[in-house]
Amino acid sequence: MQISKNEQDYIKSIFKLQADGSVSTTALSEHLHLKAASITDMLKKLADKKLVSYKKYQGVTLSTKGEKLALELIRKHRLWEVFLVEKLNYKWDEVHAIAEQLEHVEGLDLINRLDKFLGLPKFDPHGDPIPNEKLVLTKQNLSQLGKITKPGKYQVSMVNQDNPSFLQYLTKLSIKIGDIIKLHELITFDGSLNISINNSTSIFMSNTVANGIYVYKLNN
Amino acid sequence: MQISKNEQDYIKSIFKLQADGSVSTTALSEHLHLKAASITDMLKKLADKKLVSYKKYQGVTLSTKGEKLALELIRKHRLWEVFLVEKLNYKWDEVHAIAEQLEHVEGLDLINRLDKFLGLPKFDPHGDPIPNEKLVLTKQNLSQLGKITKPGKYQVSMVNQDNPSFLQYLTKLSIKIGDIIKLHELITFDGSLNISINNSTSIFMSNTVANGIYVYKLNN
DNA sequence: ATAATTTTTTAGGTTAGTCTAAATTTTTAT
DNA sequence: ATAAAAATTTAGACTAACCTAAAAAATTAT
Ligand SMILES: [Mn+2]
Ligand SMILES: [Mn+2]
Ligand SMILES: [Mn+2]
Ligand SMILES: [Mn+2]
Repeated sequence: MQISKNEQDYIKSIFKLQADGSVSTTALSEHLHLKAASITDMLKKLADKKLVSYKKYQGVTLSTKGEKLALELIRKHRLWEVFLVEKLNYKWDEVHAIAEQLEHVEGLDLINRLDKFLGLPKFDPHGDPIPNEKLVLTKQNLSQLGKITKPGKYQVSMVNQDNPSFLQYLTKLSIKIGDIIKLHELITFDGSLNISINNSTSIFMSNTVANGIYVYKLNN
Repeated sequence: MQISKNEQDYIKSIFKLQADGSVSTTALSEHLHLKAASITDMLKKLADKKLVSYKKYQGVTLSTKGEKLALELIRKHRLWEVFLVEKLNYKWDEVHAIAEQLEHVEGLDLINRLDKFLGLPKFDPHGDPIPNEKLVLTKQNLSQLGKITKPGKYQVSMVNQDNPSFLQYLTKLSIKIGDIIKLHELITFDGSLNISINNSTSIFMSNTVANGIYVYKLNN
């Protein structure tokens, strides 16, 4: 049974939204920028194809088959992003739309060959982990910088990639994956922060921006 | 105005078939494996979009705009084929179907970056010339090995890539682009040939196979 | 120059994927 | 426990891209 590009994008969206429990029609409607009626139509088709379990008015969950497909697509998307940045010298804010197309390209063994060619990378340019050939996705235990409560040293491990202009702003601040952030002061009033990056001069950061940065706590 | 993947494939087919004069509905129908009625439908749409000039019962020709699009697609197809062979180690008989998908991927500057990454190759893995960034396609003056009338030395410059099993057969004979073929004898009865490749022991080749090999005559 | 054949177009239908507007169900507030 | 609001589904329409069968035009053969 062949699964269309559009069906594939629905599956990816359900995967992304299903953090806890089932995904609502409205959530999908917003995420895919489609009307709710279109979502309902498609959910019926995906259920027919056994990719999701769906009951009227109850939202939707991925089946095992659907989850496997989602992981394949995420693997493809992230590996192509690595290719675009590492080999074609794109910036991290330019690759998403292209990877969104490349992830749908089919070919025997294509993605595993690409993986090897890239040196079996573990993370994509935004710090997201790449499922391995067996589709195992290793989740990291990260915190949003904006939610952190005590000063200290943290490593930038992942950033929110939904908004290119957010990524461009991080570039302007010269914040990259792997950088060490020292959190000096926390303004409780509005959640804004005073930080320094890789020991350079300290800067101010709004809570909104800080919430798009995921960090790992360093011991010292 | 956006041009769909299917419209793009029609444009490529018209380009390939329009060697001399206009292309007939039947020719396109056979090339695309679609019914003639479907071709007629699409030709109207392509004419609306000014990609072709089309008059009922008169066949179709590419407009300047259509020709430019065709060359872009051919450039993309051939560069992706180079990528698959050179970087991902595919064999020349495995790349066509994947490139057929990759050629439709859109991205600002994507194909020129790929071109640079590959070292601005002049030919694809089958010996077909690649249009340059300005879309100039340099045609070579080649002959089909099966049509040659006198013995002599020839260089394999291009091969017919439509049939993967033909390419596999060439691999079995260890014939590659750039090889030197010495044509020893021509059997006029059935057009078959007696040749040797790169000075190794001579082999027999049918006229059918020889016609899939395009060669350049060497002076001596 | 007619008739037969081939090519091409038209007419009408199907499926995938979307939409708007209306109806229905579920959830929330009084 | 009702009523109001929100979420969801249904109904009906549209476009892209294909199909089959029939009609029309062009070409070829007698
Ligand atoms: Mn996609
Ligand atoms: Mn990413
Ligand atoms: Mn194609
Ligand atoms: Mn080729």
